[in-house]
Amino acid sequence: MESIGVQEPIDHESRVEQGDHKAVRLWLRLLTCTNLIERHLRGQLRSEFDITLPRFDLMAQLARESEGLTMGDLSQRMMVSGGNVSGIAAQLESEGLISREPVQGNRRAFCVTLTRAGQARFAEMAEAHEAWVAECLGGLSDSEYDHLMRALRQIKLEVGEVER
Amino acid sequence: MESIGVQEPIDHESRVEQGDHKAVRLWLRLLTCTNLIERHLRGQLRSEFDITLPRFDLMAQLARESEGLTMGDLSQRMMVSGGNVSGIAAQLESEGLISREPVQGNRRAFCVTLTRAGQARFAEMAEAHEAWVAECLGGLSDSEYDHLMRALRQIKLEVGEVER
DNA sequence: AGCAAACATTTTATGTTTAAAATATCGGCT
DNA sequence: AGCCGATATTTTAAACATAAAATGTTTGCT
Repeated sequence: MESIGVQEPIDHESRVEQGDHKAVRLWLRLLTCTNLIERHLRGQLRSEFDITLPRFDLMAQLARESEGLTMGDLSQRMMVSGGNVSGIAAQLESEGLISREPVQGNRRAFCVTLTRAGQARFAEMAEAHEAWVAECLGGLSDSEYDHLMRALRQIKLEVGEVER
Repeated sequence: MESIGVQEPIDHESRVEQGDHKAVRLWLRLLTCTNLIERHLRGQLRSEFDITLPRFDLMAQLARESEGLTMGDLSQRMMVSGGNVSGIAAQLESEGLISREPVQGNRRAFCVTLTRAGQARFAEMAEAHEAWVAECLGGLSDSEYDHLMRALRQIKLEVGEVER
């Protein structure tokens, strides 16, 4: 017996069966799309810039806030745990891309900013990143784009309701 | 200084600035939605059934194939590495939820199936899982649902193109 | 038969991610 | 001043994930 089941390329949502309900089918398709794009971006970042997605994401947050952000801010915005931010920031700091300085008036917190080298590095990466995303999502018409944005906003709100 | 930057709840896409282009904004919103739902499901599975999402996912694959699947099939369908499947399957096996039996005619492969206990356990979980997903995504109208499914399919195809 | 290439899986080393515990600081209250 | 609950961060332990090497099996070729 070679293999049990089908042998074509397979992903989360193409295995769904009749019995599954609409919401689950939509969820699996959403998950597949996001995973595919994330995987693509992750691979490009590694091969072109030798950086991981989380590190890029952390730098992207800082690039938007020239005043800097605390570790807690970063954790919130990146939607990952604080311990995770600790590790990622430690690496970026050792590479000289970010700096963590004490905040005067609050000795618990650090103010994290991009170093000059970090700013320059991020500028390069951001340009390439935007092009990669456009490759994946640029084929949608304006109306499809608007529709998607609206639907996803609604979903986001609904999940927010459920969580509380 | 309490916190640098704003203090409302924040996620990937609400921090996007004017300068960012459409595709990036859509990507961040997509990512946010998927992360929120995934996080919700992960938390529910842990608190209600004391199981992780990868383990649930593996069981879900098996539930769809009563004949069983090989380790390689599982790796393909779950879109994760073979080594990863080995670890997850080892845990589920030790909990008695799946069994791995040799395939007659091919001594390299294993045929992995849900045990009777695994089937019963999965049935419970699947029902709850579907309800959780419906809570998150059930608020869409039929036309919104169709539109989303279509748009996501197109995106999936486009990413596939880019990858090759 | 004998050998090489492909296959199916596991092991190993490394790194990511989370939840929870630990550490340290802050702020308000008595 | 002293204490307590909240805040900010780091550390720890366990689960997850990947790539690459190792193991054993199969298949096809000569």
